[in-house]
Parts: sequence; C-alpha cells; structure tokens
Amino acid sequence: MAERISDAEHAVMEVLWDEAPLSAQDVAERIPPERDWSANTVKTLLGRLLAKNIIGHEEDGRRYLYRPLVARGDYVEGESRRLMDRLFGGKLTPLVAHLAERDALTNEDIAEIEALLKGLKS
Amino acid sequence: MAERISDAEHAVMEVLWDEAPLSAQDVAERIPPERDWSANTVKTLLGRLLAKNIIGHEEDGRRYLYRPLVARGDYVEGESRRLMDRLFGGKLTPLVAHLAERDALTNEDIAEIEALLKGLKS
DNA sequence: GGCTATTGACTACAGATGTAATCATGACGA
DNA sequence: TCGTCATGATTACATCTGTAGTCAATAGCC
Repeated sequence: MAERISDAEHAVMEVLWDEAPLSAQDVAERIPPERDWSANTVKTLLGRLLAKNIIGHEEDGRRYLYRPLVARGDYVEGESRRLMDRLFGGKLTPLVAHLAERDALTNEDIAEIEALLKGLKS
Repeated sequence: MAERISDAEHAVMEVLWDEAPLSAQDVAERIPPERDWSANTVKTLLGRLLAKNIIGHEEDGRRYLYRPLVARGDYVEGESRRLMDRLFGGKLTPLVAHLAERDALTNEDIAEIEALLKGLKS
C-alpha cells in the first residue's frame, strides 16, 4: 500500500479532495485548464489511481462516481516527511530555517508562525 | 537547464556534495550500503547526471573525477519550493503549521525555531 | 428497432527511471 | 609481448509516467 502518486495523478487528486464524489467528466472539467488534458487522459489517470487503491468508485447508472480513499492530510504528511527525511535529515528545524532564510518572510508571516508555535508549547 | 534529479541520482549527488571530486569507484564505495548497487549502476547514474549537466568531470589519468555543478542548497531550495507550491499554495506558514502539528515537536525544537525567526524579524 | 453519443476498458507509445550486463580500450604486470 | 584488469561507453530491459486513441457496451433519440 501507500503507493506513490505521480505528478499528473496528483492533479486529479486535488480535484477529488476539493469535491467528491465526481464522475470522470466532472473531474475532467475541474482540472486546471493550463494542463490542457483530453478527457481520455483524465480517465486513464482515474484508472491508475483506482488500481493503486488511492481512490474508490461507486456505480451511478452507467457511469462511476469517484472519491478519494486517502485523505489529503495523510498524503501531504507523507510527502512533507519524505522531503524532510531526504534533504534535512528528518528534522523540521533545518527545513524551516532554510525556507525562512531564502523566502523573504514578512513580519506578519513570522508573527503567524510564532503564534502557532506558542500554541504548541506544552 | 534545471533538469530534474531522480531519486537514485539524488543518492549519488549526496555523495558528491559531501566530498568531491571523486572517481566513479569512490562514489560507488560511498553510496549507503542499503542501496546495494552494483558499480555499474553508479556509473550509469554518473553518466546520466553528466548528460544533464548536473555534475562535471575532469580527467585524471585513465579515469574521471566527478564533481557537482549544482550546489546542494540550490537543489534543496528547488525541491522545497516545489513541495510548498504543490501542497501548500506556495506559502511557508501552512507547511510549518502542518508539520509542527503532526510532528511532536519538543520544546527545544520550538525554542530553536523561535530564535531563528526572531533573528529574521526586520 | 437502428443510429448515435456517452462512458468505461483496453491499447499505444515515447521518454524517464532503476538496475545492470557487455564491450572496447588502454595500462600494467608476468 | 600477451593476457588481465580497471574504467568509461554502449546497450538492455522492465516499469512507471504522461498523454492519448480505439473499442465495446449501453442508453436514449428518431
């Protein structure tokens, strides 16, 4: 399990995380237009996601309605952790340090994170 | 440019970022043993990285010495930003929020990040 | 009842990736 | 000088990915 989700598949997942269940056509219509995919491409991706058990489907007349089986939070969690593990030795602090340094953070951003951290302190 | 670095290639890059220049054999010896790669595999990966202009090589007698042409920081930067863009709308705060919530941060971790942020405040 | 449009299933196909074997060449020791 | 070994180059090959075309079933329209 925990099959990887490719980049193109991810675009489909974002649609389904935003709204589900949806038919294949609904999904295709909601894919960001800059992708410029044919409806067939979307159907292929839905098929692959089904095969990986990342989405499920239920019959609705002659078509299917698709819905995610994996929560976005879990996916995001896994990807974030992968990155942290690969590039920052699994530590969050260096990741934040790195991004904060390069990304001109506004004072509001900083304040927001500080507030967040305050809330977490036990 | 800015060719993508695959997962396997990344393992090679980590070796070269840690120490360079190195011969193909040196690199192979330094690959984490759990990868369990043959020397040929490493040479293939070096060849692909060369083709992508991510590493360079200089002659040293009958062999080459390889060295990175891309700084680790730049790579890390790119990958981190990709993740932020894909999953967090390009914003750092939600990323930190997400990771901080799920990752049981110790009070020391929090203090460390707070200190870091304090230093950034303009 | 036959034609057409929708929808999922299957097939296609090039490029990337992971993993490696084989080939060619030159250096080096016997 | 001849065979052997190290080393890079070339080739191999299965799988995954991105992108889509084609086929088959079916449901509704005329």
